[in-house]
Amino acid sequence: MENVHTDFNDRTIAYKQLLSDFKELLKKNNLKFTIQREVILETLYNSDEHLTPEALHHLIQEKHPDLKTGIATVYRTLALLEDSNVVTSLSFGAQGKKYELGAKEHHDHLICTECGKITEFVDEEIEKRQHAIADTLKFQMKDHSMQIYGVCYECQQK
Amino acid sequence: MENVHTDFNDRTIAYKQLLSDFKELLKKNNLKFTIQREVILETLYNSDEHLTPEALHHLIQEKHPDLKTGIATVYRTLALLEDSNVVTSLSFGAQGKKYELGAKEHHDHLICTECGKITEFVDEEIEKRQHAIADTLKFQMKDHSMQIYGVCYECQQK
DNA sequence: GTCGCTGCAAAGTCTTTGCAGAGAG
DNA sequence: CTCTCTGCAAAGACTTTGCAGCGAC
Repeated sequence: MENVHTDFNDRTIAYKQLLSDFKELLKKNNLKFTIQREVILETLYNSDEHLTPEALHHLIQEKHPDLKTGIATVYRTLALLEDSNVVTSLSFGAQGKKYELGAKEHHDHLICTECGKITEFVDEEIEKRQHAIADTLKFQMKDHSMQIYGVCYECQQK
Repeated sequence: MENVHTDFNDRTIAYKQLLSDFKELLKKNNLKFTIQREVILETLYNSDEHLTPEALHHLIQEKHPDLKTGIATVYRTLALLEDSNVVTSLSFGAQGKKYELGAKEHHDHLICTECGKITEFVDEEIEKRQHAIADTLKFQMKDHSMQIYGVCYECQQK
């Protein structure tokens, strides 16, 4: 494992870093740091899911009912974050676009088509092969996503 | 005896097979085999691209101007084909869903985030690892999809 | 104070649906 | 003949945009 951080408090430290990077990014582009933008970043960070704009908006309304954050702001902020490569959007086949923070450790997904459960995994061998393939095809790799669809152990029992 | 095909004339044979499978599928579900459905399947088969519903509709209108195929029929047929696992859809970047025939040999995708071009590849090693991972996690693998995002060679030149 | 930002609602896009006539089985 | 399909247009769903007031700097 090449993870040299302590697990303890890792999450908070990473968030502070992320937040300050974000502030700097805003400053560089003459953009303003607003509560809404912070809440959106924070909510993305605290979610282990890949969120649709709508789901994200809903989460924010639940946690911050005082802030009447509009869906339009969520869209606008997500577009901003995506342009800045802070988040990436992916699709899980079915429908719609889902967003996740790009800063988190990379992982792939096993998706149960019965119960919808998502299990994450990382495989070094696959990561290596992906880089090798991208190199061969002279492709400058930025990110990747992989999903394995099937039936999880629990659902097989049924 | 599965997958014992010759390479010779494989493409045509495969299309005939695909077509007859499709007819059987329709029959099983009390659905009708119409010109529109055939043309859509054929166009998908003959395209090396991943097509958006709109692009597919456009192609069909060009090749079969006599048949005034409506966009609604394209959507309806694509939904049918996707439900039946004849085609799979892929979403990427900015906006839109693209479809491709699932019956072709399995492959993964390199997606250029600049120009949207999709390049296909197959890697045995990755396929093997995926099966190994699914086995380890007692996951009954049905399908998978993998996308590598980045910048293609042409776009890097700019 | 100056601009950029926000919420709202209206306007766009893309996709789906209702319907009456056309066509496959 | 029956019942599904189709094209058309209208309706929906999801995103983006215009605007006037608000708020970060």
